[in-house]
Amino acid sequence: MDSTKKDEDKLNSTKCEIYEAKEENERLKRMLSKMVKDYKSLQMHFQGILTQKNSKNNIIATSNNIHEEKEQVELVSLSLGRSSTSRELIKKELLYDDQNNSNKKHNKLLFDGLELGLDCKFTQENSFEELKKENINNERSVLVQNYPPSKMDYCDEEFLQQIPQKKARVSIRAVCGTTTMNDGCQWRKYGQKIAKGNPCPRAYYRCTVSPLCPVRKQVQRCSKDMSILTTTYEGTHNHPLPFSATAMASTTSAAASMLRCTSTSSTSQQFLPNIDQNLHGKFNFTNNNAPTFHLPKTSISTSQSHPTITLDFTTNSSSTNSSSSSFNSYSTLCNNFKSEIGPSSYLGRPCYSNQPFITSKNNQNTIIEYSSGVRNSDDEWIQKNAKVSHLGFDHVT
DNA sequence: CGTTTTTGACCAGCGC
DNA sequence: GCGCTGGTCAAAAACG
Repeated sequence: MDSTKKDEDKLNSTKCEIYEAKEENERLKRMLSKMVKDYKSLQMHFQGILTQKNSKNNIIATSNNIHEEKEQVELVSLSLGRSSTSRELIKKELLYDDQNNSNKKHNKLLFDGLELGLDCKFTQENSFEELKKENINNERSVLVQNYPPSKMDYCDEEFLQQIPQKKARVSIRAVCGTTTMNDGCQWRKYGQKIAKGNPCPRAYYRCTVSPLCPVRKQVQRCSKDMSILTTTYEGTHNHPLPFSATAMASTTSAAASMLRCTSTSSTSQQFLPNIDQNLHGKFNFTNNNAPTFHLPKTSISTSQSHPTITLDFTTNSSSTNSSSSSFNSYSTLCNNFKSEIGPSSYLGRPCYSNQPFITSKNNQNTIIEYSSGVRNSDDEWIQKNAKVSHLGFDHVT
């Protein structure tokens, strides 16, 4: 008798579960159809804006291909390079710049900024070779932008042929007590080398979030100050990133944006407004937590071989300006570092900064320093980081 | 036992 | 062509 009742209960419970599953299924279907509808609506809206923009700017879109390519560029990705897929597109963009004044160029930068995070153009059909090829093209595009405009004949096929296909790099220098910085991504070590001029071994890692991800990073301690860890990122993630990895990715992406927005001869003042707008474009999402991203003055130079931008999060007592720029990626990074380093490491050293400034400039790299207060105790360290964390998501005035 | 790290070998690019 | 250097590969070892 009891067993029959139990069976009935079990049956009822199962029926309930099936019913709930069906309900859930229906709900998900409705959500999906709504999302598809919204997506189509957004797509149409986007097309409309594009058309409007093009007509306003008198840009002649000669074929649907141009639209398609442009759309690809304007899709968002966390990339160290551009999303352009062909040299032809580079030329079109350069022509676009040429035809438009600075205001319109600003618009372009906003679109460039939208490269961050939403590049969905990679499909499962992409072969590794295609991805590699695309990466090379991306990096080449970066290089095209790094060449001084004065020296560039934008339409010169020969010139474009001469541009070396070297990858752009973003280097992060930070005080770190562990072997590698916690940037939120998954990495696998594939090599280690003693590089010339530094007795500390250089470790080579590749991203393992996706088996086809071409992103590499190098980690090496500074020979002069063993507490400083230099992490150099190269390549473009071809997969969605974990939330915890977006800070570093957006930082490197922003740095790469700076890299490509500058030439060896330009000064910070000339291009920073554009970069600032660019970064706003990246971070002004509708999310309540949307951070405001200010990038202070700086200037960039790149080497001819591997264009490298170095973000130096190590300490510097000669802090200039304690003004109120907020640098979300920086602050999030600080929190990441903090979790790795621990508050008691390197007491007495100044903390990470919120205000970058140039400390050195040569043909190879530009060092951008961020500095703020001095860490006097564990408590103060914690307070500062808590503050930084807050600053990361609020506009600071 | 599967995954990650280590480490020597190998390769490509570059300067001489 | 040769040597140096940076970067990658892959087999073996270590690890969980």
